[in-house]
Amino acid sequence: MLNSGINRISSKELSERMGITASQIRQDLNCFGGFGQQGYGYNVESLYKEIGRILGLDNNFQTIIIGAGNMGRALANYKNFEKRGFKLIGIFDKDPKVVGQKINDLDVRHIDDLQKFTQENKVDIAMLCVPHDETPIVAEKAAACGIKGLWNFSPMELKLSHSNVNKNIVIENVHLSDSLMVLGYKINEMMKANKNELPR
Amino acid sequence: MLNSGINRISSKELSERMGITASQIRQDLNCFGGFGQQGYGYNVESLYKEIGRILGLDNNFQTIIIGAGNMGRALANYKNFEKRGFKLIGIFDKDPKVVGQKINDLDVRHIDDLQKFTQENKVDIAMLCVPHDETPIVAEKAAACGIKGLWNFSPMELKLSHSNVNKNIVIENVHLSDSLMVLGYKINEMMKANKNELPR
DNA sequence: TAGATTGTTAATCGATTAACAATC
DNA sequence: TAGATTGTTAATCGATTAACAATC
Repeated sequence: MLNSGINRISSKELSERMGITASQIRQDLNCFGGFGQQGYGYNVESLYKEIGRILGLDNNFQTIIIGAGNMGRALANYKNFEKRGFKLIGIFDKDPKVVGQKINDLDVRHIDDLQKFTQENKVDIAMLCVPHDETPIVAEKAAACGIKGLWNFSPMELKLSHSNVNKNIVIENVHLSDSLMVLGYKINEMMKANKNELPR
Repeated sequence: MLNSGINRISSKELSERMGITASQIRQDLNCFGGFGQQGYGYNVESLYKEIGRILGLDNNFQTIIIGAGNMGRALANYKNFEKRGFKLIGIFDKDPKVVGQKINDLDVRHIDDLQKFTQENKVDIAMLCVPHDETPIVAEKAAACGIKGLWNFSPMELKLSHSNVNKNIVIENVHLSDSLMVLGYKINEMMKANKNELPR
């Protein structure tokens, strides 16, 4: 809306765009503050800023990627993250053939240099893109370095060992398989509703 | 559990592993059928099969990837999908430098060959890994070819044009930025709770 | 001032949890 | 038969929606 030059919106209009009720928009926003104005609605720019503040996007989180395979590279090239306040400052891998390569102006470092790197640089978030079976070990390492958030891409619910549970660390799991299975389920439901089986 | 040789589990044990109540497990499963047995619990193998059936994993969905960039390649190398009943049978791109390359035993085809390909092969799902601005066009193309599900990786809520809305097609959006912002939010909350600001 | 739209309270709805009879 | 645990009904809780006074 900002880009389209819309500078004012009511909860009613927003509800139509978002497919939820106006009540819910007002109710939810009011959990964080009174961002609107009676008789006017919401100012798009200020609402945008407030939501950014709620999400903490003004924190400028410093992030690293661990695992420079295809997924790691894909994330490194995602332009959107920086726009949202997540700055990529390092990429790590254990493969000597990959270490030293340049990805997006960043040298791939050896995973053994992680501790030194985190001592010299503030690292908030590690994006874990290593193979399935290496994830728990790498996660423990990252936790030991004082990283505050782990973004896990391996198809497992990542949990930390007891010694690290008390450390202040947040884990967000991205379960791609789950999402794909949901798609499969919905396709099924659709086919059933249409009474034509999957033609197989 | 299957792999660990556990062949029987009660809703209580499951609830402890999953961090939800036993009531909810029984309630939810019973939406789909009575898979347990009084006094015994659930047979792990049969429960696994039943859940697979609910999700439609026995459908063996045929999938293609559109966009052979880093994300497309990452997905092509994900071993887990096949295990869950999603078979990758084609990869498409529009870049002549990429078309013809081999990824995981599959030749990258030109996007212009999509229609012909879908006529000759049953394609259920297209994974969309093309840049942001190309996604809507590619999605329309895929929809026109009779593909039943779109798995969208670009950072936008994908919607189809009116002509395709009535076509039977399901869209599942993977919003990686959203997930990352949730992680950022949680880190924030944690820091606030600990009363130490993000040290920046 | 009149109209619009918020913030907020009250009513409704749905989802989670608790309880227990049925039954393996 | 006794013990365990389900399937299912009833009670509770929380989230969504509706309504409206406050106010820009």
